[in-house]
Amino acid sequence: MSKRFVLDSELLKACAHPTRLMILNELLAGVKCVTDIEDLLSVRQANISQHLSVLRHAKLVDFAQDGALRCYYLSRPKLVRDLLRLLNRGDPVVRRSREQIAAEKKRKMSCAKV
Amino acid sequence: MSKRFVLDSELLKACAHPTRLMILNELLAGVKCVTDIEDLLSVRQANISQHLSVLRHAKLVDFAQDGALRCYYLSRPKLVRDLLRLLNRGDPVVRRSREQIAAEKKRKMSCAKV
DNA sequence: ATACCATATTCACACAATCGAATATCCGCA
DNA sequence: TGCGGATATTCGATTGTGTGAATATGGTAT
Repeated sequence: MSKRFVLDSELLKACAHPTRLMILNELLAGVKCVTDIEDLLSVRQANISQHLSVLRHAKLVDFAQDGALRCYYLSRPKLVRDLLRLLNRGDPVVRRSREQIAAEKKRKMSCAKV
Repeated sequence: MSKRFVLDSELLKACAHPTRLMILNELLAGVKCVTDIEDLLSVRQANISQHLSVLRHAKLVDFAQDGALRCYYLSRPKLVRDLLRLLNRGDPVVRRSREQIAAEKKRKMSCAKV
């Protein structure tokens, strides 16, 4: 029901594609037009355009028209920067034992946090 | 071709669903079993299980068996915490003019950063 | 106008994701 | 052993996503 998570998931969905992540990563380094990206990623032009359209709808990128070129840039550069950093932080995967869990549950209980 | 972005996009895809975001958010507050989540989110049990399975494959959650119950917890709590924070930071959407872009491009050129 | 470059859109198809319903499995207990 | 509660899996229908090919649009220069 809560609209917050719906919007958040839409943003994540827009990022959740290898090509789109690569585009965001390239734009992080600076403004680029479609052919620049095409060369950098060796992905067909039409496909780049399609992905840029997804990113645009998610308000992650925008462009400034410069003659026949469209110079794409990040609409929320800090968000993108921090997201990419987060993904590369390499957080360790922890496993917790039955006992730890039980202990934590007891603690919560005594705090009346339910 | 770079595998990094493939893996990253898989992680994001696993998060990119409202129900799954809500589950992660609940688990951030503490360990929960399936029926707990079912009650909190008013989503059917089978569906919760399906989403938990997705999150498990993405190594975002795991569980400790406690009798008939499965106590789910976050496998990478800091990652999840920071991701949810990031999404709620409310980064402003900036628009940049043709002139700004042109100026930036010129700067890059002179720095030979291409 | 025309020709050319850069970019976007449409279409068609394959493939993946979502969800409910039904069913299966696992566990503790009588 | 059999029952009941908790959780998982399978199946089928629907919907959504990704992509190439073809085509369209918009700009610039001649």
